[in-house]
Amino acid sequence: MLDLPDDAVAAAKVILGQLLVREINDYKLMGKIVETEAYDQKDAASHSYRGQTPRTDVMFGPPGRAYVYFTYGMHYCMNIVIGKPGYGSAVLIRAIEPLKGIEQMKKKRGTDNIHQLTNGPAKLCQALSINKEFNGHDLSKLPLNLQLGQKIPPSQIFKTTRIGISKDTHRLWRFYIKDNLFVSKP
DNA sequence: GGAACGATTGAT
DNA sequence: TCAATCGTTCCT
Repeated sequence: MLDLPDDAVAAAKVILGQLLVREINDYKLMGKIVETEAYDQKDAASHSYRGQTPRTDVMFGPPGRAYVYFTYGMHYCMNIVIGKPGYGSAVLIRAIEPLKGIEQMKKKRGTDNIHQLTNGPAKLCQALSINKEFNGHDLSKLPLNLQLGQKIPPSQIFKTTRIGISKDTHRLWRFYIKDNLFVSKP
């Protein structure tokens, strides 16, 4: 497992460039994380803002687990839990660059356009078959594993406001790799 | 028990 | 620009 900072904003930058590996039966899918967002319990846009609830339980647990939630009645999104137990913060994975298992991802997504496979938080969950079963899963192990990739130099990291939120919209807590073609909204 | 809303996506 | 679609949370 990677050594991640306790602070979600710092972690969101470190997580860029790392690898997400999904093993399904006899094959593996892999992608490089190219876009993240930070969420913290002091931040009104975060699910953890209103305290620990059945849904957000995992966010307040040990770091390095997956926090997977269901939204809009049809989509899953995946986070990496950050910080010490008892503190509710996480990093949302918004986009990955497909590296292995691209044909299987195309099948799962129902498109042949490689740029449409994983350029959004719910899209990448569909491409990697990540669902509620992975909520609380320890990401140091397969079948869903966060592995060491490359460190992205600060000069290559862009930051903007987060996407799709209605509160605390001013925070520049969205990060992505400059010029990467698999980011959701460059 | 009821209602509003959502860390999205894809079609129009 | 807008509908799809349902679990979570909060209110009565």
